[in-house]
Amino acid sequence: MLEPIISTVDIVLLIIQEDRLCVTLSKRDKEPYANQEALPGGYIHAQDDRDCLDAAVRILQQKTGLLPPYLEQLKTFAGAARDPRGWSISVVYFALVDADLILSANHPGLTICAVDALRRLPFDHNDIIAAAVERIRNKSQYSSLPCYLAGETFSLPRLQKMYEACLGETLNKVSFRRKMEELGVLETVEGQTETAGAHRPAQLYRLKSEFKNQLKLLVRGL
Amino acid sequence: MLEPIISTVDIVLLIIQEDRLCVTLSKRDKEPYANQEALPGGYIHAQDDRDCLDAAVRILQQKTGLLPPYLEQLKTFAGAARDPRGWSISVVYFALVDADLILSANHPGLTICAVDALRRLPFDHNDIIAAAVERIRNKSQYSSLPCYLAGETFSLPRLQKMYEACLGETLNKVSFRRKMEELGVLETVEGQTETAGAHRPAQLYRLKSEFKNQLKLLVRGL
DNA sequence: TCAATAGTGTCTGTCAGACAATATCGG
DNA sequence: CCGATATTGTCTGACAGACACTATTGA
Repeated sequence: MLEPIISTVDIVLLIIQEDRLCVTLSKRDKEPYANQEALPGGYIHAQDDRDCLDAAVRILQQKTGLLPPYLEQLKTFAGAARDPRGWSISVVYFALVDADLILSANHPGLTICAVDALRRLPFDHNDIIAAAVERIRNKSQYSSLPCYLAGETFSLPRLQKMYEACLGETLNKVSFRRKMEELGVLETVEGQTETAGAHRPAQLYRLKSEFKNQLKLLVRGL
Repeated sequence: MLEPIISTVDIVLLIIQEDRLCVTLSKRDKEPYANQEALPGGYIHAQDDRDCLDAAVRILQQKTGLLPPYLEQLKTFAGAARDPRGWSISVVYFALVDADLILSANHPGLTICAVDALRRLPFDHNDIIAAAVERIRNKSQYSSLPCYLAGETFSLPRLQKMYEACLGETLNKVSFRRKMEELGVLETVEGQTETAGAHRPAQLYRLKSEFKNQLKLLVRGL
């Protein structure tokens, strides 16, 4: 007969804080690795969850109290060595959200850590986060993905900072604006500007409603 | 307690035949859907397989008799509705291989079908194949992926046909050659040419050994 | 010599990035 | 008015695609 296999969902919830890409960690309440910080995750409940995305949404709600505007399956990590309890499968999702939403929700047990300053985490969670960072880096080059990190409304300079934090490099301002225009996922919030000091205020934008849950791709990257 | 979850690996083995993207199907030897054609797949053996990739290689060997030069995790399909036996997880890999290798191996129970002419398949295998096709289309735009469909040595015109079949569109010959040069994954097989009729023979190329198992990406796509 | 495909050289419109000018705020 | 950042206009080098020319084979 087949051995039972532990089936879980883990989530890499990414945000931008102080222009750096950060991951949200949750204090584990059970063994193994109780009280240590790790990716939010949990068992798949075959009775309750219709599919993996269902499970991801449920777990995200339980562990962070919010439902991010972007959620996508990343990759599945499985094997005999990654969990001390034995052979396990973890279907990993990655989620993006505006950092302010996490801070204002103030859910207990959460910590935020820059992805390039992580300590050693339980299981293979360092590998998982590395895979998520690679994915977001890739997709940020040719899609509207980082828009989900910027909140409901945002200025183009702020959005450019999101892209730059994802990509880990500065971008040409003129090209960036041209590309955002080309993407066509943004609309201006008429009459709304962002004042941030002794200088000209920036026009605010938001995602067009038809792109609220749909990535748009560029023919040629940024 | 947690319900047991069926854990399997399925494989989308893609080839190019007559300039069309095709998938390799295997006749199922067990219920459910016994004797029907479906994606080659099987249970994860927690005792034998160290991880999912291990399981994929084993299953591919059992069902097709070969080890393709390219194998990558595609996505995980899971849920209550996809398998009549109940909640199941299928970690899906996609593989690429030269069509001639499949034909010469002549493994029993295999059939080849163009991806745009598939009948209704068991489980959610139509969805899975659609996801694989989308992935290969995407990656073919900016990587050396289709090289794995062309065999050990091949001419540039033949490789261009591989790219065109993957992308579903014809490409500019001059640009294609420039891009292959830019990719830098190919080397000429000195003195070897491909004669294919009453015209100038084509120079043969092969993947440089350092790229035998590693994709190379273009800064800007084709 | 012809038909057919391989392979190469050149031109041109398009586009990314550089540069710079203008706009609008607080002080 | 000044410093600072937003926003827009223009120029230029690089490159993708179009076109056309040369190369090499079988018949």
